[in-house]
Amino acid sequence: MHFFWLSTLDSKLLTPPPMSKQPQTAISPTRAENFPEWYQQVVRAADLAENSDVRGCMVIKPWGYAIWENIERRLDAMFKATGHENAYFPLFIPMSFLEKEAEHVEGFAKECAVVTHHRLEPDGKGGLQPAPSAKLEEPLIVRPTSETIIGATFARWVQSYRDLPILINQWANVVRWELRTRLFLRTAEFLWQEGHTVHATEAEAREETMRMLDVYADFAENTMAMPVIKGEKTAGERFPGAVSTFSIEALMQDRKALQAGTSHFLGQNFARAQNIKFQDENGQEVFAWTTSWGVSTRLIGGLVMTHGDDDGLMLPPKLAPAHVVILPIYRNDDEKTQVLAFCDALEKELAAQSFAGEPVRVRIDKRDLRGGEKKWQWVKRGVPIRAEIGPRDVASGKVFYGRRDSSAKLEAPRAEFVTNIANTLADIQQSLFARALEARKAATVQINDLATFKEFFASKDDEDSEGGGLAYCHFIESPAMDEILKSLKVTVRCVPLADADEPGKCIFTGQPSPRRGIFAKAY
RNA sequence: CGGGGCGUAGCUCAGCCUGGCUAGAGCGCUUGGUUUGGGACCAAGAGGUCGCAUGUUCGAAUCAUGUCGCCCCGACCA
Repeated sequence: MHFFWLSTLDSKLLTPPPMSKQPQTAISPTRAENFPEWYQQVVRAADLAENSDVRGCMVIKPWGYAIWENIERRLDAMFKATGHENAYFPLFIPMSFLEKEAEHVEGFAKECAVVTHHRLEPDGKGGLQPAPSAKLEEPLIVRPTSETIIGATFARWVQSYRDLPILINQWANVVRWELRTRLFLRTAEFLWQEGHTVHATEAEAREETMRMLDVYADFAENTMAMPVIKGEKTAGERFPGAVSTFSIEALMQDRKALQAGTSHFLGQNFARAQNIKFQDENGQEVFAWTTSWGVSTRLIGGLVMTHGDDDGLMLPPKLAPAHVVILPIYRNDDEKTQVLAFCDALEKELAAQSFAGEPVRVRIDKRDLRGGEKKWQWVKRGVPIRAEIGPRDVASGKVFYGRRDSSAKLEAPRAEFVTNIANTLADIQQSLFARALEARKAATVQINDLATFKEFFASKDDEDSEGGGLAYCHFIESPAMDEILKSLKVTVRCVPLADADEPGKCIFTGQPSPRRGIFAKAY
């Protein structure tokens, strides 16, 4: 008996105190406390994705996938508007295809999944094994990117200059066998789009490369509300096999940079490797010029780290699966009938409005949950506007609502709320961008000497030092620079296109440098 | 592939050092009740071959050996 009491008491005493009933923030730890952990918690709390049974691969949950669908739909429209068509190419690529472009092999060989058999058989121990008799003549690799298989196809499609340009995009999954993975930011399998184009002239291909970079920047800033810097990658950071690589770079709230999209001018490298050639107007047989460009589900990670706060995700309205969530509040059946009638009508009125060229997306959450919990679920998921409708609002014909981008509680007559909805959403979209831009400005510096550079990046990210950020510096690529950067875990992000030439001296070697590059720690 | 850690309920973990009778907690879930402009409370309940294998022992979640898997830190990456 005594023994029982003791053990019961003990287990109670040793149990950690229950979570406080009203924590300050919906997500813990906060961004300031532990940013990487905060990121993981937001991805989970916002129902975006979870780890799967397959190492390094994620399950994208409905809310997260709905965001991806919105990204896909809007980007796809932009691709179509610039003359591209969608097609689909195989998941498997013959290994020999990868071998054709030397730099390309080197870049991807280390992280390829390889298919070697086409049949399983019992292993005699109750399990299965690849059947030795079913070994493939030539192994297939699971595409890490599709330049080679698409290039081989294009080689057949192109004979005359009249066949050009070819402007193709594919939405697909790719596999890169990454060792260290993080949901959305780096997973072994991810979803993306890859554009592949073929042109008759270098100028045209270069123009295409820049056009798509502009499309990405436009999308990032105007749809994702994520400010980006367009720039060219240095030789060291270039896509394997490309002549030049351009990217859009965003700065996250922890002051680390995220490459959010890339556009490559491939020159004639892949055309040569894959024999993409055509007869020009003069009857001459010449190699074509190609480009490729892509963005991935990584953008969702960027979204989280650009706009999220300590209460969870904060979605830019243009990508939010729901613009408005209506939360009915009632105590009894009488109120329920009235409130729900009001909510249903409100839903219809809102859905008849449009925002950014699409109908306003509304959900009513009728689940039988406590109001508080229900509200917080939607806060964490980042819905731009929550309308909380109770009997008082029904009686007064008003809508009580909260904006995710501010903690303000607002109230408006129903009709006004409805007619203003597009404006409110536009305002939220704008405020998210402005805030992110402000944060980037605050974290951006110009540095002209190595000592300051080292100090800037050596400072810890924790405490109040607010270490790191984006540094604009003069540089010339060199082994000396690489070594210093490596020791600081800093990378050259790009050489911004917007900046004018400004002669100076490389802060690493003192050599003359024509313009500045941006440096940052990166994802 | 180097260095460290962990596998116990759906989730987070306690118990293991010092083996012992019916293996625990919190959260979540189900049911009933009380609440209701707010992340509620009370009660009852479902849920575990303690990663797997072998060994030591009268007896293994606990000890030993092996094995598989996962996580963290390094070298590489959208």
